[in-house]
Amino acid sequence: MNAPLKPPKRTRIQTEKRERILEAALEVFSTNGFRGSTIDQIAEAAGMSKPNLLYYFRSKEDMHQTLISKLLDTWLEPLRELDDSRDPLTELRGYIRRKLEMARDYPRESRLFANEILQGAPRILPLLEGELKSLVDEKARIIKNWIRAGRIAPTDPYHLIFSIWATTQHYSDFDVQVRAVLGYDHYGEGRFEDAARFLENLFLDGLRPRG
Amino acid sequence: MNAPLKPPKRTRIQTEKRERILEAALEVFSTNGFRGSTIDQIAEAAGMSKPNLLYYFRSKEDMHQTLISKLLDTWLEPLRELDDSRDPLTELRGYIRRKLEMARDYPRESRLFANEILQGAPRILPLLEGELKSLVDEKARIIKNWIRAGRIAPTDPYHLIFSIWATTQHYSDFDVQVRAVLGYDHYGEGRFEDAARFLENLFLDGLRPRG
DNA sequence: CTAACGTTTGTCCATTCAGTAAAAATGCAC
DNA sequence: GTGCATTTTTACTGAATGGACAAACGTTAG
Repeated sequence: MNAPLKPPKRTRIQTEKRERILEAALEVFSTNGFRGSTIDQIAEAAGMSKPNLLYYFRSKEDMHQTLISKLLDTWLEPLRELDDSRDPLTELRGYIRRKLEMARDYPRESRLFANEILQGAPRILPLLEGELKSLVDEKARIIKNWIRAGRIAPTDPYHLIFSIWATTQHYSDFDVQVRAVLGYDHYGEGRFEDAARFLENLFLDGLRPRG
Repeated sequence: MNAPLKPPKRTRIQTEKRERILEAALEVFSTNGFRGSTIDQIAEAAGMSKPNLLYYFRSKEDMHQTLISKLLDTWLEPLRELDDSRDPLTELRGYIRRKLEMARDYPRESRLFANEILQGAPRILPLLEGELKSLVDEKARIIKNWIRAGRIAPTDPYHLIFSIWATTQHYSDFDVQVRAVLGYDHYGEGRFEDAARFLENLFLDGLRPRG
């Protein structure tokens, strides 16, 4: 089941070069979007000439496709870890934290993904309807069971997941806006801890003062 | 204080045509991003020739700039309405609902904005650092007062506002993903009501079961 | 009618950009 | 080394696109 199609059989050099190119492509695509990026930019960022780059990747599309495919797997990992058998609130808190850590550690991936969805997900709609939907369905079932058992408050599991995605990815996708509003002085290393504390609080207890 | 600079002194026809162009430009820019859109596309959508369009707008930049400027005002209106003097929870619930309604009624504007921020806000960073920051600072002060008075639970007002932005705009910006995950059968007219109910619940009470 | 003005169109140009072709250089097995 | 495969460079093509411009068209005031 592991990589069922074409074992590309690459030399060490090819693997390394492809890696370097993808790294550069991620940088460029995530800041300029697909149409806003040029092969020349990517080539420059990867430290090689455009035709040389095109020796390793057939086309611009090809690079983008490769990036997106690799991305989705990493992206869903935190959700996959959501575990039936442990304490619900701890599990959800853990999920939020892992997702926020991804936003912190992989902001370029997040923006690449956001760009793709914003444009209507032309290249990954099938993946969203298939793999993504299945996973979310599965985890939603888990959450529903928690609710039925009275272990978390009744709520819509799908929208819950959406809101976790939205709030955490906001810190990578809208980073510029966050920084502008918080002001560049207050915006040190502690900001992700602040966000984490806030989100944990919000999702667990909400705004209404607890009796 | 109304339109302090250059009264453009336009004929009725000019106003109408410019309106028609901006409408078309919004449609095109919001689906393809700035670089992904061509003047020809916009001209076609507006039902006129490219040179004709360029008679009304100096350049592609010009159209984009005009759209973005108009946008921010509308965009901040819901937050402006947040009122010191009324019940905090009602006020915040009202803000969430208004913001969600904007996401429903102006998805193209939302995506245009998201695109701009994603690319690093090259054209509106000053506005974010100025107008936006001031407004948020002002409203954050109100929220802090509510907290001090014990009328809402202690939390970070800035991150609270961010999370309201994130969750509501998610339904316009990531609409494709939301639809793909919910499945197209369950995805009828009621979805915005579902989202509204969920968010209200989340922000007010969180997930922990109330005693 | 006609001069003046605002509007529209057809045509053109320069640039950018994805992708190709083929030669040149490099590495590598023997 | 010699011959073969891989990699890199130089030079180019063709399409897309933003924008310029002048001529043509229409409308209206006198």
